[in-house]
Amino acid sequence: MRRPQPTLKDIAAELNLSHPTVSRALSGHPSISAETKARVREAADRLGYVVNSGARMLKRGHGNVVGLLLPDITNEFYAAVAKKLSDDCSERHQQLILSVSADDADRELAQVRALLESRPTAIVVALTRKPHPETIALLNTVHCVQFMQTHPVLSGPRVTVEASGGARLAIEHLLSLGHRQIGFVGPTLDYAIGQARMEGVTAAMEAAGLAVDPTCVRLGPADGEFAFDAVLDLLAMEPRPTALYFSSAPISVAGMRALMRENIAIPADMSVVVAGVSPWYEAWPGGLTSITLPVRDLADAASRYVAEVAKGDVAAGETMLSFELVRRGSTAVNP
Amino acid sequence: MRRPQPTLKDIAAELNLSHPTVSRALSGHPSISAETKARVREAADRLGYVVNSGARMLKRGHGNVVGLLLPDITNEFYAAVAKKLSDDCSERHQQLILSVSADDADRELAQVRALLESRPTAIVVALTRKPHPETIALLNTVHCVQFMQTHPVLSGPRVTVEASGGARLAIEHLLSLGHRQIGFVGPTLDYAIGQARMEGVTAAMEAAGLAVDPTCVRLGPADGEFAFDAVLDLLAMEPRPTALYFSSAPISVAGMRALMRENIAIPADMSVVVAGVSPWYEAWPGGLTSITLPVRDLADAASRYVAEVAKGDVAAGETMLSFELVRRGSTAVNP
DNA sequence: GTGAAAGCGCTAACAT
DNA sequence: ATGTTAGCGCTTTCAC
Repeated sequence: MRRPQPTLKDIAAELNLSHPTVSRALSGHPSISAETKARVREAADRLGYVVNSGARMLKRGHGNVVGLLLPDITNEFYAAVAKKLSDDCSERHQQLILSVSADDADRELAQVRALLESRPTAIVVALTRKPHPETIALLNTVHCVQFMQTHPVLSGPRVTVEASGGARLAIEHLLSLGHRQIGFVGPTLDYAIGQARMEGVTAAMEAAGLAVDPTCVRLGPADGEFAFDAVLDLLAMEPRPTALYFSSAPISVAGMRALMRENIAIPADMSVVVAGVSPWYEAWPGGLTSITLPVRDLADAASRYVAEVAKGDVAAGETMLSFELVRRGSTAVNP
Repeated sequence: MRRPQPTLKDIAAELNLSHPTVSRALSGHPSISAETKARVREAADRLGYVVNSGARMLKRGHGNVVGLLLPDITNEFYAAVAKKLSDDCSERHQQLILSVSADDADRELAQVRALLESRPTAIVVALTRKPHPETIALLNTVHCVQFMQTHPVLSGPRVTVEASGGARLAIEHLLSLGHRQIGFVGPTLDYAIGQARMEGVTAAMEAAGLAVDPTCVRLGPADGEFAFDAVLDLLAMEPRPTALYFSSAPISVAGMRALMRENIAIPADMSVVVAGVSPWYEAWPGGLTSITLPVRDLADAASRYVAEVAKGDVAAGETMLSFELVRRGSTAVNP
């Protein structure tokens, strides 16, 4: 093992052919006799021949690779996107290179640079909140699909969600159930998406003729751990909110942990709207009412743009989808 | 945009240098004057130069890539592994190619073949239950880290878990609480890991002088959906089991859904041990007692082997870790 | 300190 | 139907 992989020349030598003939035989070129093709195929399999993608790329002028740059593969939402992209790539016989930015602009730049080394046919990127200008400049040199977050100076197709819509949906739902004092726990405003959600909350409240009570709003970093203390804090208020909206998946986990530790009955003592796509929302006793992204549709849209680029078309356009409210058992009428 | 990326020659022409000089300047070769290095660096940044990995690979004889082949990136366990590997790769300035086998041997073979095209420094692979012999033959031509599942004919380091241990842990725990009729829902036996779990169950029961009741055992495919019906089935038994052990994460979700739909009180009417690493286990009302893998340690071990290979060492050895039982509120004494 | 030349493995154009 | 040749972009001798 670990001896250098055989090359076309090795196969050619084995069969007393020239390496271009072997190349043509393996790629099914019409002007090669069926018998030669068979002999070549056999020898290739026997020697364990696998084409060298570097050499092929050099010749072709571009790689056969799709880049995917995400903030966090551990997030079930992004994992679902990676799965879809991986499936579609392997159908097109392409490779998927996965990079994780961890929501860090420096690392994002390094990853983009590294991705470009493979001359990808396309890059799908969920940008960080404040990308370096150089990151954008580099991305503008390739076919790039912007996912979730967009950047004004970056060209190419975009797949986004109507960002303030999820928050509005959640708040409207809770208002319609008669809740007036609603706690909101979400990501800090320097995330583009955090800002939009806050706007959604404000819009929904104002539409009902109500003002947002700033003491009911708790914001924190993306990992969501702050939500545990934030919820304990909200529970200690006098009077305490009758409903909560957790606006990201990690925040939802940490928030629910706090509610459970305090033995809050749901929805009797507290109505809760969570966010994200976990299969556990349906398994939860009574179910958890959730704001979910149309994961599948978003992933499909991104993948479709990638496929267009791979076919050689110029992909362009913007796909904007909407959040959905899935009503389950964690929200009830305010008594 | 989308014009061909600049090459070393382009930079060389721009500065009236030869392209080897530019190459040396960019890679910090000592015999290049500091001034030239600065000029080259500036021009490279200005033109947006990014090295062509294909050409580099051709010259070097091998790629700068790590392959990762998993059954399902959506599984939180595997996602955590991917995250760790991605982090470590980017520290070593390597790329991570993600492939998903979907537990399908044909697709696995195709993915391995595709991965080898990039001449990876190493491949981390969680094999399917019955890999094709050709898959193993191909993997034996590269440095390969076997993850979770192992294959007798495949050489190289292995990272596994003491496979029957999780099941034994779960059953022993339930037995110690006085349960005698224990339902077991797990993956079919043609998964190596399914078989080991069944053995663990049997061993634990026999150690207590009990026999496994085959009517309490339900096995099915990895996606776990069968567990919903399986649990409804178990609930209909006369007498009904007093405790359940779900031996994979997807099975746990589907199983819990069934229990919730039937309004089974946990742990009053039924003790439950789930499997996997979801953050939701701790948030669940009362908490869910779970059998968890030492995800972090497993990922670290795999990544360490990859790093050794990347450094040029011959990685070898076997790391075997143990399941852990995390006692939470879903298991109680049998009344 | 820098240039010239060769070659990695592959494919496409041209020759036989 | 098959062989010859050239060149993709890069690194690495070797020469100056």
